Amino acid sequence: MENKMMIETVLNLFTIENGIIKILLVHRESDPYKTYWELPALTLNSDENLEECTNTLVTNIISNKKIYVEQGDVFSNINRKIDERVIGVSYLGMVDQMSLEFSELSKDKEYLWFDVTALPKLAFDCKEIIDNSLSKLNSKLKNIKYLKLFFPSDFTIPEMQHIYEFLFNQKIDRRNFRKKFINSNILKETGDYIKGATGRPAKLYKFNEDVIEKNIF
Amino acid sequence: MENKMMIETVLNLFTIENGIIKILLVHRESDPYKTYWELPALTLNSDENLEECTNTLVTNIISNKKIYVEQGDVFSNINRKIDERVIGVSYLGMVDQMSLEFSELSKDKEYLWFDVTALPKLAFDCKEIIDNSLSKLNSKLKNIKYLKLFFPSDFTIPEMQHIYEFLFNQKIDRRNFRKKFINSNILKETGDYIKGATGRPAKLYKFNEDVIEKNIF
DNA sequence: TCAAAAGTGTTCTCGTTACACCCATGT
DNA sequence: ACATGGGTGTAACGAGAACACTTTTGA
Repeated sequence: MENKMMIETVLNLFTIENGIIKILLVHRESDPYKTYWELPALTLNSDENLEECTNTLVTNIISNKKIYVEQGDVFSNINRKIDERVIGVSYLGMVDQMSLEFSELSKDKEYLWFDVTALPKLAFDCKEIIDNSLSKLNSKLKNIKYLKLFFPSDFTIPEMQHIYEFLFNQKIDRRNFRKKFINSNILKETGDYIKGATGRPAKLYKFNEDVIEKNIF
Repeated sequence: MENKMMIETVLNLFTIENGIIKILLVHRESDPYKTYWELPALTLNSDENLEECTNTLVTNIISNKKIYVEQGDVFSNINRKIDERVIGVSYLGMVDQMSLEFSELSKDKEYLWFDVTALPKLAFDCKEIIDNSLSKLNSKLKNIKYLKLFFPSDFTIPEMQHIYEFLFNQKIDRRNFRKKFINSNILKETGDYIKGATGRPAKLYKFNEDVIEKNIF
């Protein structure tokens, strides 16, 4: 039985709040890496596949009926968990802020959203896994299908622009961004305006129902 | 030890011959699926990571010093191997026809290249894995970096065009294809012409040394 | 001399970029 | 009234699409 080993799903759950990409981390309360932060993970059981396992992991944390999850890469270095051999399969999840709700079970541990540009001390190989999933997320976000997951309704165009400026790491001309975004025929005005911010209030939009896969940028 | 299980790397080794994408399969000589074809696979040992395991698998088959390999998806359905639980991690490999050489070890089994549009009877979940890796390959091939792996030297532009016509499943205008390909500044004429074919002989090209990552199409 | 495939240029269209001024709100 | 950020139009440019005839070889 030398060649049997443990496998875990490792969840990279992303959300976007005020144009900032955030990832969910959990606080470690025991050694090794006590007080460090890590990605939520769950060991695969023999009576389930990885998708089922990931689904359990997600619903243990948040109570949303259905969130979008997609497989990432596998991390199999011998010492990635220090004292035990565990193969980690990375999963990328995407939730919107509006419908997000933590479950009862999640109260046992301390969960927190972190700005991906300002991460805390990370346990094990979590830094490597996050870097990897972030770069996957970046390319996915060019597609409306994924963008929609984060914005079910009521976003502003400047908010979108901030996200793309972060993704490409460069300023974008406001007029050109607007034109491209609106001309894509993927948006509907809601008729409302955002409030509470300084300056002229921005129009609120939502995505058309029927738009599925389409690359913008 | 309920939750420990076997893991294997599953190799999707691709090559391109005469503008046709081919994958390497091995003939099964025992039940289940006796006489069916399958993807080469190797069980992960406790003293190695998946990359090392895949590397062993590759060198058991072909004797090329270094071929390019990249991780694909994980297949974890409970019954994918019928009578035992094995998690399969798919790897994509790319070799060119010119430098390809089978190793001594490979003589034990029957290996064959199959046109991906004309696959034989496949064992286990190999069909699913191949479909998956093919779709990954398709999007990768738009990038010169990957295309170069298949064509170290001496290819013709019509040959490339056939590949893209297959990838996009549509005819491309010869003049426009040529223009785009040549204007990309990624090619050098070798000065030779292909021979033995019917019609006017096509010029042979190779890629510039320095071109690394660039999307064409 | 015929069949088969390769090579070649121009025009039109449409998306991308560059760029400067006015508008609505809170303080 | 002023500071802050949002909203708008136009002209120049460049990449992509459409399109037909000539050239080189083998049979």
